[in-house]
Amino acid sequence: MSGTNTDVPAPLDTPLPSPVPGDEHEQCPVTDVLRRVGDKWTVLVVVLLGQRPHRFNELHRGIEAISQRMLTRTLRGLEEDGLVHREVFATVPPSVQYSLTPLGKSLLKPLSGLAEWAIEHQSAIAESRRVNNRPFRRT
Amino acid sequence: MSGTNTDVPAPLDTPLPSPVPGDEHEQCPVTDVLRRVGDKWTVLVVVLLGQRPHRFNELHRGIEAISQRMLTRTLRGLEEDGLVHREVFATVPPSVQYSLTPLGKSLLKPLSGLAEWAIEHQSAIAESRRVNNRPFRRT
DNA sequence: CAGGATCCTCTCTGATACTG
DNA sequence: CAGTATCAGAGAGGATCCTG
Repeated sequence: MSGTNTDVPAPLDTPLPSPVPGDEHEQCPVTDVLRRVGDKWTVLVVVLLGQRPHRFNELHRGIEAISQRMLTRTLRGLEEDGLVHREVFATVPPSVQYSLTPLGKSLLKPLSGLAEWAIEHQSAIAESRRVNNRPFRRT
Repeated sequence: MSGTNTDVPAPLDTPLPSPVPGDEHEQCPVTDVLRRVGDKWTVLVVVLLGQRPHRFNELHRGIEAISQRMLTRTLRGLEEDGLVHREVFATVPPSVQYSLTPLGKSLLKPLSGLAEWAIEHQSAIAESRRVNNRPFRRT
């Protein structure tokens, strides 16, 4: 930890290769996670499943604007990464329950850190956008 | 994600409206931040600028695979949100220095939380993907 | 040096219709 | 109920050329 900042984050403090090779960036697990949670619906689905398990249409009704297709894709992606568990009950009609795995639950903590930051600084960001979106300034 | 609420210690613990309205999801600051840092280059640029200020071509050379266009767009986006400061020196040839604002530096901490999680669980995720990507299972 | 302007491709997302 | 299949639009990202 060097510099004027008190707490420089540990993983981001490790020196990067210079230049950063293209494939190293592609394979970086941090890049990878960010691209997953950076999509439109993943975090919301994770948060809802963090409260309790949900069935498919329960999630569909619970997220007003999501399309059936995107809900399916989001859940499949999370399932493939081992963050969500999918359990099929052979009832009639069939029912499928989605829940967070322990791995998925563990993601809630760092996610909440980012959420806190976003909420804390949202007004500063909004103000900055407002100021910068003034092409007609007379200096 | 009701980020508009005032005192929220653990944002992800607060109950969500059910159903979550479409526009509330769009305006959610958490969604907003995630979509910014979820793009291809933003985090890497933030981390590099977190080490020290950089000039434009210095960043360009420092990130092997980035195109000039995307570097510009990434920096503009960060600048608009007030995370990056852009300073022009009227030399010949001109030089432009990019650096993190205090707001930008404050993002490094929650980002590092997510980075730690990603690094810690990357093998579990990779293994899960490996297992799930077997379309030809005979049970 | 630090971009802007164009053009092009590919992915993400949504809408709609159909099914075991 | 819990999806799959197909089509279409919007935007991200890249390549190339040009300029103050």
